Amino acid sequence: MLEALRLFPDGCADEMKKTLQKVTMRQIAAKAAVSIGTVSHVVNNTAGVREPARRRVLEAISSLGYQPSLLARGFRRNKTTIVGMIIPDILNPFFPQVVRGVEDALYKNAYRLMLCNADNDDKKEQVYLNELCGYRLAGLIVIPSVDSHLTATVGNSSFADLPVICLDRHAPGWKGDSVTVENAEGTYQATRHLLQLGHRSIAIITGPLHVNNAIERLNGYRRALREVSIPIVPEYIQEGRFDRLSGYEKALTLLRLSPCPTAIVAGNDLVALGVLAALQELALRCPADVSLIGFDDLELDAFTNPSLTSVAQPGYHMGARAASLLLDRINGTDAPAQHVVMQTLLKIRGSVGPPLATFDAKSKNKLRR
Amino acid sequence: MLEALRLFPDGCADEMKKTLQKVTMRQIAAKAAVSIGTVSHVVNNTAGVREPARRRVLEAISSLGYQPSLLARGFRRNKTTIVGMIIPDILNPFFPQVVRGVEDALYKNAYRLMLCNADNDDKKEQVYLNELCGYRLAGLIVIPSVDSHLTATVGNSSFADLPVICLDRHAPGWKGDSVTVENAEGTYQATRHLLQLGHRSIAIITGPLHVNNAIERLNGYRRALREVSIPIVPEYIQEGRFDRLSGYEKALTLLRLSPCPTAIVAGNDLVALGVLAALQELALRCPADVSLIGFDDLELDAFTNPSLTSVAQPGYHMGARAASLLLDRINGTDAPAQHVVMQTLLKIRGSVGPPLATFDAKSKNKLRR
DNA sequence: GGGGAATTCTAAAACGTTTCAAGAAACAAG
DNA sequence: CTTGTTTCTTGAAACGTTTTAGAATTCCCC
Repeated sequence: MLEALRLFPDGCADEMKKTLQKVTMRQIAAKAAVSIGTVSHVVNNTAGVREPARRRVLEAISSLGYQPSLLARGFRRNKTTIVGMIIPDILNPFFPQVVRGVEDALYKNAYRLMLCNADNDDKKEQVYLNELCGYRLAGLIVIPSVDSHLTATVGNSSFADLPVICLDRHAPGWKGDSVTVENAEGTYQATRHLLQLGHRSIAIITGPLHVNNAIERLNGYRRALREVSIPIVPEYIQEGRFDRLSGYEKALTLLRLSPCPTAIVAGNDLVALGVLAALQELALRCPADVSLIGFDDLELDAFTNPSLTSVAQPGYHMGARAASLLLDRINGTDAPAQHVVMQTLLKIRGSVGPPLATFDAKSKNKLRR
Repeated sequence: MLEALRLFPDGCADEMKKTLQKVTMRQIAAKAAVSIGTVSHVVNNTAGVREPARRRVLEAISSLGYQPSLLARGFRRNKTTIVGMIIPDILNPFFPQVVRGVEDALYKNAYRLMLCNADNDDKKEQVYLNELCGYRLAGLIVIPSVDSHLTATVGNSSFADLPVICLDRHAPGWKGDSVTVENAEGTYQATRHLLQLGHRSIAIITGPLHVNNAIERLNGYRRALREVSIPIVPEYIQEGRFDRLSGYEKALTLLRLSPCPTAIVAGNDLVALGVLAALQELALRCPADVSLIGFDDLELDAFTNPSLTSVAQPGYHMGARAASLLLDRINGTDAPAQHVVMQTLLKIRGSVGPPLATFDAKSKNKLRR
């Protein structure tokens, strides 16, 4: 207080506040009676500093409570130690798993994760992309939103040497590193499983069909049917939006068709939840009347009624892999673009069963009521 | 390419790279034949610039693809337009809702959200706290982790005038703004509901009992029992960790007691999921043998088996409210610390019913079907 | 104790922006 | 054409760090 008055004799409120302000290297240097450069060297271990000086610096730092301005540091170094991540929808429980995988790997290497939620809005994604780039990130991991302009945006010169990894989905035209999953294989296995149980009328509710994920999952479904020469019924392919509501709506559409499918492959687990809701509303039993397979293997799948058979993606590991790929790039690897594709695994639970042998008059009545 | 060669006649690889580098204000100024200050004024609208000059600047900006270095800007202004948010566990589906509430409110006001996951680790929380502060955020919203040192850390002078809002939980000793929920009232209502159904042996699995949330929820439970003069059985109070595993473990403990409780109040919905798993394992029926009420009202509650009765928290609105409180602070409001407390609402679903003991034959049959 | 080598330390420039005092230009009024 | 006033524009300082070249000190060996 006294010192404050001495420093700012006019002593107005604003000046008083200054005593509360962030302490800088300059003050540390003064207190420790060394140059500012020496302080920096102590802080960063970037040159030898003799014991007495080093001690005084460290003392000053802790007594004054100095925190370096990462803003200034990043500015000077033209590089921060932050990695940005853009995800399309934080409310989809699949993504947090992936985020954790990324975060754990980065944190271990002293990088920090800055997460942004694009809200499935390519415009917002672009805003975040540009702003993050303005902060001179160390790198960027993007799960592209539907209609992503990632490729074009990152082509801009301001992104210069910013390493970017595309995760979970391929942005259209993307040529850089990516980590994805065997989407086609996943739905192929799912569909095959249904076929083996005797289903012949299998429908699919896809994601938006300009997202590679959704396309690939549809392809897996097609391949499975083609293999056993079951013709593909166009009405059995419904394009949703990877969310619960669209799952519900498209399920209603499907279940009102005649003949009604005896099994549904959902584009992801949220869609599957929507299907469950639709089934309940129509008083159809799952799996007795309609079997259902989701995609993602969310934690909650074991708790739904019935428990949900689903194609498991290794979300956490996908994130971790993407992070390690990014770290390699940050450390200057010059290898050609890598495309990691991870395996899926069909997790069989309660929502699938053989089709009712005679799914006709009786069950149709049910639909009508 | 040609231009590059002209600019860097010695043409070594490093120099070549420079042509790919971020374009700065200096280059815009040169190209538009104005001073650097004028460019800044155009970019920030901070002084009148006559039409011809302004046009040339804007042209240069778009033709050279200029993106201001937010790092440099933040550094100079000693303030960024980023708001930090620290949450204890991104895998708990309650938090993403809150995050969305925060993000939407901030985004509308041109602030960006940087999300960090403290992993329920006070050490990690502190690291993030300090680093974020090093980036001169506009503000900070924290859902304190268990054992949070928030109050002490933010007391440090480097946090000077950084507005901080405490969300969902109170950090010990926290005197600043906060947004929380009527925790006690929530479990009070839940417990009362069970009492009204005839339950007399009601257990609770709390969160960690040094988190105010957990304490308050326990208090609500206690109050409800006290009101009807039911003695509190110490073994019926089990301290968990707000996660599924602890819910599972504590439920096993409870269900092996004798007399076994006929109803369980769970500290949150993840705990409730754990309880469901335990019930299933012990082949107990819910709600016939044991009724169950959770806390949070997660989206998935409607889909569990049975669907989960839960105390709903307005997660999204809590986030939005916290964000608007923060925006007020950022804009310099000097009002005394605000403590917003939001209402809960009991959402009744399938996991509660009257206890078996008081059933007559008829209702038992009903339950068995 | 002297000379060179090795080590420690410092001064100063640089990073890209904002901001402010003050110069230049345009404009208006006499 | 002055003069005064307003509006544009500019140059330069400043923000807090890192980094580099070189000055200062210490060390070592003769």
